Order: sequence, then C-alpha cells, then structure tokens
Amino acid sequence: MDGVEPDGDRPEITLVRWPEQEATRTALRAEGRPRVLLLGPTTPAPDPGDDREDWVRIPVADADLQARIRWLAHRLGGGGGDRTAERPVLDDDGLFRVGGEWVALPPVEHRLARALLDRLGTVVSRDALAEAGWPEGAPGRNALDVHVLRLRRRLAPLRMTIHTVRSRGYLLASGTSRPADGRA
Amino acid sequence: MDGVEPDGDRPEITLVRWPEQEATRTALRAEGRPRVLLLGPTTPAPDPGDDREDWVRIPVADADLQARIRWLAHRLGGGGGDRTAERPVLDDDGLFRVGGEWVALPPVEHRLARALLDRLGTVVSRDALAEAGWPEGAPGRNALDVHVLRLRRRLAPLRMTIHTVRSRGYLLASGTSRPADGRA
DNA sequence: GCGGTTGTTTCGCGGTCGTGAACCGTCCGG
DNA sequence: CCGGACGGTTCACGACCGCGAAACAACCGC
Repeated sequence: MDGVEPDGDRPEITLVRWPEQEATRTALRAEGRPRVLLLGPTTPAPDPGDDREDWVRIPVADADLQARIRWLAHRLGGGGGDRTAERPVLDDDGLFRVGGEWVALPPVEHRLARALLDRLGTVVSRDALAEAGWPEGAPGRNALDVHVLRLRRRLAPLRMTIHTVRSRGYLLASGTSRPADGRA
Repeated sequence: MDGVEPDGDRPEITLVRWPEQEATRTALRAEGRPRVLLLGPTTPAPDPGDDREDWVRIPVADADLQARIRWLAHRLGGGGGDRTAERPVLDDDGLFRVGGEWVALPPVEHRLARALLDRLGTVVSRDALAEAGWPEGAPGRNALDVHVLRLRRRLAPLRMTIHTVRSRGYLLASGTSRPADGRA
C-alpha cells in the first residue's frame, strides 16, 4: 500500500550510480546524508563504506530497491542519534494521524490512545489505562483487554504497535522501534 | 542445521535461507548474532530487521555475497563508533533499555538486573544477588543460577553480558567490553 | 434496520518461576 | 596420578496465572 514515498520528513536517501557518480557519493558522505549505490552488472562490489550507505546491483526489481531503502532508513532511525521519527498525533476529533495516514477511533479507544500516546515509548499500567478509558469507573476486568486488542488492530495499518509488558502494562511504540527480542 | 558458518574471522555471520529457516533467524536474532538471509528469486524482501542482519537474493555471485558479509561485519565492528557509549538504563516498569532497544524483564530478573546494573562493571556476590532477588528469603539454591541464566539470555540481544567470576559472583558488562581470555 | 461500538463469557496459549537432575571444568586430597 | 568434591551451566518438567482472542449479546446513532 504505502510504497515507499516517505511523505513525512524521513532522512532523504539518494540514489547514486556508481562508480560513475563517485563525486556525488563522496559529497553525500561528507554531508552525512544516506545513499544507495547502483552498481552495473559487472562492477565489483565497493568496499564497506560508512553506515549511512548501502548498494544494489542493477538491474534490480523495484521492490528490492525499495526494500534496500527501507532497511537503510530503518538502520538510521533505530540506531543513530538523529531520529527524525514521524510523531504520531491524536487530535480531539478522534483521528489518529501518523505519516500522511490516519484512522478514526471510537470514544473508548480514543481515550486509551490518548493515554498511551502521552506516555509514548514508556509503560502505562493497566490501572492507568482503565482510569483513562472509563473515568467514571471501569466495567468488567476483561473490557480493557478487548479494547486494547481492538485498538491494536486499528493501529496496525499505521505501523504503530502496542506492546504488552507482562504484569506491568502496555507500551505504545512506532513499528520501527521494536523490542530487541525476536518477536513480531 | 543448514546454516552455513564461515569459520575464520571474529564476527560469526551465519547464512540463513529465508523464509524456510525463519526459526533459525529468530534464534540468531535472540542471541544477538549477525546473519545474512538468502532469499529465493521470487521471495518478497523481508521487513527491516535489527542492525545485525542483511539479505541477498540468490542466485548471487560469490563476490557479491562476500561483499555483503564484509559490509555487515564492518557495520558491527566499530565502523559507526557512536553506539559504544550507550549506557544501559533500567526503569521502574521492568524495561531494560540500551541503545534504541529494550527488553521487558519479569519481576525476579528485574531485581537481579537492578543489583547488577548498580554495580555495572564490578562483581556482585551470589549472596548479594540472592538478597536482591528475594528480599524475603531465597528459595532453593539453584533458583539463582537459573534466573541468572534466563537473564543472560534475555540481555543477549542487547549485547549485554553477565560474566561469572568463579567463587566470587557475577559481573554485568557491555558486550563490547569482554575479558582478555577467550570466553565470551 | 443496519453497521459500528461496547461489554461479557469462555477457552487456551504462552510466560513466569521453582525444582530436579545431568553435565562439565576446576580444585584438592589421598 | 587419580577420584571426588565443588561450583556453575543448562535442560526438562510441572504449577500457576496473565493475557490474547474468538464468539456472543446488547446498544447506539444515522
């Protein structure tokens, strides 16, 4: 769906034919800007450059090139210092926006999302969530679980993930910043 | 199993056919070990994984595969330089954070991690650890060993290592600072 | 009335935690 | 030099329980 056009302000990745555009490459490297080198079929692979660089051999399927770009962007966003992460926004009309996309949230999920977003990247306890979702008193115990589940499904297309921290609570994070263990 | 392991240089990079060996991939990721995925001609490119992973599409010229391995090894081996200074943080919600990554710790391991982190880089005795883990009295003798093992496994993806100092105790250190002898 | 929202019940997967036991390297006494 | 004690690692197992997820039944608004 979202091919690849980063409509937000992601780090801009430049495509460079190599070695023809070696000058461009060194210029981009000097500015610390990420880039992907496009090598001809017979060009030997370049020596490892800095960590803001990647390469592909052309001809290449467009999907593969886009994947390379995503991986490079992900490495920069996840590990580097200058994260230009797109901040998700929740407006008062029940719209959850991130990147150019958005979803509409029903009242309960809107309040839950507000609580999670206010503590983006940190743990929100179940009690705090219940308090946020039902200020006048919570319904049954499982209502929260179900609404978290539904909110999860609704936020999935926006690549936002609600992680559960067992016996502690929940944590909202961008899909690109994941826990270190190997779980989807 | 089928993963190819080039013997020789330090950062052991494993080749994994994907998605056939997805289990192997997640296992390696959980251990924090670098890997290169080998995709068939028609396999869609995987979503960005952690920064210890790369991929190529087979068939691939051996020189290109070796280049991918070199690039990955280069990224891991101090090429970037900005990630060695990351200091681990243990918040009160059971989250152990270092670099952009984190893992959630269950209660017992959370208390053990607290004790180890308070003495980061120095030895913590078994008794002190047991006291930290079970303030109201320790269960069987073996419980501590098992929990240290589990904590070890959980921190591995963050490249944090618990070294054992025989008959003295345990020592938590960043995975990049290892003892002079062979053992990891 | 219809589609979307909300809450409940129910089932069961999987994480947590303790125990027992097999295994291994090191140190020490005979 | 050998055998055993010791300290530590790792796996397997069972009990417990938090949470996920489906299925179902009101309920509300346009």
